Amino acid sequence: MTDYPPFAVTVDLVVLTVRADALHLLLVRRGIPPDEGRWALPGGFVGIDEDLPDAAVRELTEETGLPEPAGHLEQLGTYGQPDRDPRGRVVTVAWLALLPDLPTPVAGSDAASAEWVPVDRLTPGQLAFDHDRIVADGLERARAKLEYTPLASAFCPPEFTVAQLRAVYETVWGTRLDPRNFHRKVTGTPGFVSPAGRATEGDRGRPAQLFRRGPATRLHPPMLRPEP
Amino acid sequence: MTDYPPFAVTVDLVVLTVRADALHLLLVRRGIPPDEGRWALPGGFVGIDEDLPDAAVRELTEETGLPEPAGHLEQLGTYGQPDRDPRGRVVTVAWLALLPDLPTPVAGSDAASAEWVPVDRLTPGQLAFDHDRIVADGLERARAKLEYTPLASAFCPPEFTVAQLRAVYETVWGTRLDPRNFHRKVTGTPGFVSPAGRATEGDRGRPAQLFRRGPATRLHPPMLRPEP
DNA sequence: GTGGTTATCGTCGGGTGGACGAAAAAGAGG
DNA sequence: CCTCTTTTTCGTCCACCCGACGATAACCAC
Repeated sequence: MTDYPPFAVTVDLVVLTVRADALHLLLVRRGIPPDEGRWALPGGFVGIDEDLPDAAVRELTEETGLPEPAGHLEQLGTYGQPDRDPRGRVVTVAWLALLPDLPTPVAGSDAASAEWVPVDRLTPGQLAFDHDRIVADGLERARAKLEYTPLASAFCPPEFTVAQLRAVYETVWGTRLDPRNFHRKVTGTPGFVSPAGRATEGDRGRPAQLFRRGPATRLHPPMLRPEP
Repeated sequence: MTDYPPFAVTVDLVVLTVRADALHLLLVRRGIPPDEGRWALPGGFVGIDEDLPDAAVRELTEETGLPEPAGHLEQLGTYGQPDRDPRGRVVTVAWLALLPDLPTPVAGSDAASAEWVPVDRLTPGQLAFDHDRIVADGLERARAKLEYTPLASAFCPPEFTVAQLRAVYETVWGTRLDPRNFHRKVTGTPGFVSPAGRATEGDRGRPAQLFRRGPATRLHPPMLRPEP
């Protein structure tokens, strides 16, 4: 092994959630050089005996203070341009996490602070390293996956209403969907959601049925994004 | 950098093509330990100043003898279990390549031989390292991408007929498609294919119009896989 | 009760896709 | 030249899905 080029390997996390009818991204303000003080994705180095998914989960819980989530975590892609990190040759494995709305995370070890930032507040060049592109790829992946997978429920608590699910689609896609057609589509797609048997109480309007995530892993037919 | 765990980074390639009405995978027989003599994916170490896509293209041309392809190359995923390589901590970035049918590749530098193997001839445990899983992920990615992207044309030469394109779908999906409905769907989806103006000669049956890849990057609506 | 709000069910029409018929355009063989 | 076969391409029919929208149900505030 000593004759092969040595790399450093990190994990970086694109953590998305829906709060207050806006899509939010979890960012940390870097507490150490390089790019000290700038916003960046939460992440860190992978241990020499650590599996990649374990490293992603560890960084998610450790650096952001979030508990082990009931959401969704998948590999997004790997970024390794030779000059992407001034410290040397660092290859980062990016992960995409979709989480239900949770309390504001606390600051972790080497992050000065961690905050939810609305994604439409982001401007190009604002993030450290090549994190702009990683975020753009993560957003596109999330928007595309809502079409043909039931992953929108990953943004919701364990029990949710059809209206909450619809709000997820409307927020992530930035469009408006007809409540009646959406209700028909969701309840008519086998395995998308399964009834919890209970209903909401205390809200305005007619109480809504509660649902849990269904067993389906893909949507047939897919939920097509409207094209204006 | 010296205080961060040192990794080796490799690229591995899942190269698929359609020949003789069967989906084929490009494999090399390893010429050096570990797993000497076993089948494996083509690939190799990434240079310390080399970008990841460059390394993938280099391995594809260098180790397999294939010319710079007109097909499609995309990142598949990164695999880094601590014990996946007995030489030490090796993280591999896997790539998926879809190529038109080409002559049998010649053996390259550290590969004893390179051959096209029909994917339905593969048995679990046949490949070195964790390449079984990488191949499974690549096949699933390819099958899914045919649904909502025009990538089936990556398996075809620059000019192709609707029937050739249909054969790609039938081979990759393992299903039969109605020629008339397929023709209507392909020619009716904007940007999927654009007419080349010429037609085939000398084959059996009525000559077929030749097409080139269209400008579309996604299919709207998608080409849905029939459900048995 | 009255009005407002939200959830859920129905209805209608255009468009899409699957199942198939039929015509067009070539070669093969007499 | 004529017929048969093969393959491509165009058309038709019909069920189903989806977008647009009306109508009803079931709660809260007052």
